[in-house]
Amino acid sequence: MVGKLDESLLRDVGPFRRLDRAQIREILDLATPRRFDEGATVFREGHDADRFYLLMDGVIRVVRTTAGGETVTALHIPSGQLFGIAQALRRETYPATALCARESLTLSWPMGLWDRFSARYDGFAEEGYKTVGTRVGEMNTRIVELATQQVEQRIAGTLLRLINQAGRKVEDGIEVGFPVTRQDISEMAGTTLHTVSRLLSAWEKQGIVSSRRRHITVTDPHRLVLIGEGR
Amino acid sequence: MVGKLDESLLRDVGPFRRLDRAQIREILDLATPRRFDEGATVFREGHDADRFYLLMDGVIRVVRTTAGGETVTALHIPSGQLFGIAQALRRETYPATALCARESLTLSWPMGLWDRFSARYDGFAEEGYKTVGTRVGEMNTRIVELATQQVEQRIAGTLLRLINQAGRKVEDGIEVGFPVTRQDISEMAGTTLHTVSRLLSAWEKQGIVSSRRRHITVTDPHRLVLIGEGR
DNA sequence: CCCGGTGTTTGTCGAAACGCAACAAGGGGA
DNA sequence: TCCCCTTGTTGCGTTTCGACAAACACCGGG
Repeated sequence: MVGKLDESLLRDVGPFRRLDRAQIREILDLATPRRFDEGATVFREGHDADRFYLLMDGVIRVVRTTAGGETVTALHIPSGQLFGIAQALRRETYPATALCARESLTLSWPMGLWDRFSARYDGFAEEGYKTVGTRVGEMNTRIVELATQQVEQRIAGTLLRLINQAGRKVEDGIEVGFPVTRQDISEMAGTTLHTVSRLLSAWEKQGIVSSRRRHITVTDPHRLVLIGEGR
Repeated sequence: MVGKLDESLLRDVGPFRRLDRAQIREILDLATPRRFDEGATVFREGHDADRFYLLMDGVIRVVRTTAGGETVTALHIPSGQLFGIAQALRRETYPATALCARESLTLSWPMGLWDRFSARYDGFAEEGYKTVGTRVGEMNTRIVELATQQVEQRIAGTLLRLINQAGRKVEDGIEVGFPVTRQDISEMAGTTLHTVSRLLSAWEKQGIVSSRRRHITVTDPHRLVLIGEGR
């Protein structure tokens, strides 16, 4: 097992921001840290929701799988956020599967502590619900996009969301901060990797994006916004 | 203004089930009852979330409107449920618009009372969060459907959901319990009214559904389930 | 260095679904 | 009763996408 975790780890993380040193100490002493490889599964859809997590570093991809075996990516979670907080909505099982889009570090606690943390620590429940609220908003937006927009607009929207959530400024634009394949993007936009590939090729010719294997850089975000709005 | 509301109104309604007579009395005395015509707006997307509601009777349709003016129906709310509970997720504005799919009766309270109710009344917050949890689950399902299924399957799924949530047993099957147009269904399934019309005509010929103007009856739900699964 | 697996590109083809348009059928109000 | 407006139907042309297929690029391991 690991030695004592340092209190500075949680000092600037949303749900714990209002707590004092001693409280953070208590919380850390109850936490289980863990490292996950890229592609590893943190928890699975339908399984008993026995723990909740805080993402310290990395990116989590939340996916659902259909009866037919197809995969749909619901959202990505950046570091510093809680996830797997089924208990907040009084669910007994996880509603989706959480994968690591790249190597990730988590802290986790038994779900039984959720209500205790909520009662004892100022701002903890508050932050948790805000997180849920934000995600519900995002889901809503996705529904509207899927229902009304064409594939081209949806892919543009998907790329923009990716660089917003996990973008890294690089020399010629903004790069998505974790490895993404065409397949991944197709699962986010609800289309096929073929269509994504074609479209990215076209955009690359127009100088809107540039991509290497598993890496995508948006060089002209403004154009992408226009495309997303339907020209 | 209306006279005193009767306590039996809330006795069997989810969020208040665990309360005693006196508590229900307190809550009712703070409530504002209101009747809405079919098609009336209860609250609008983006407006200040100043009240939360309980649907006593009727059906609420939750919709979002795109920049381009298209409408997408997110879900329907049956009577007995809380809605407009933005405060539970610490939102300051309503995330969507609530319309009445038919004549409806609501009680409502100032949003400021949400936290007071949560603290004071056993099971109130619990029920609220469960409701949110259920709706999040439904939204997730819709995302998966929109992303992976074809129009035919989505329309089948939409119809099944409608009769589950607001179905009324009639002589030759199960009827949707409020007026629905082809346009409405297209907004739920993310397609056009033309496609819906064609499909319903075809299904009517096959004896799966029967419809009159603004009324739809499913006569063979099992067949519809098969279609929804892709045959 | 070669080899296999994974990820990507590109082309062709056809079906699904949409837009347009014209028309039919009810229903409610004057 | 008549008229108008909303709702529903249907045919046709067009576009968009997905299915299939073949080949190539990149990467790590033996």
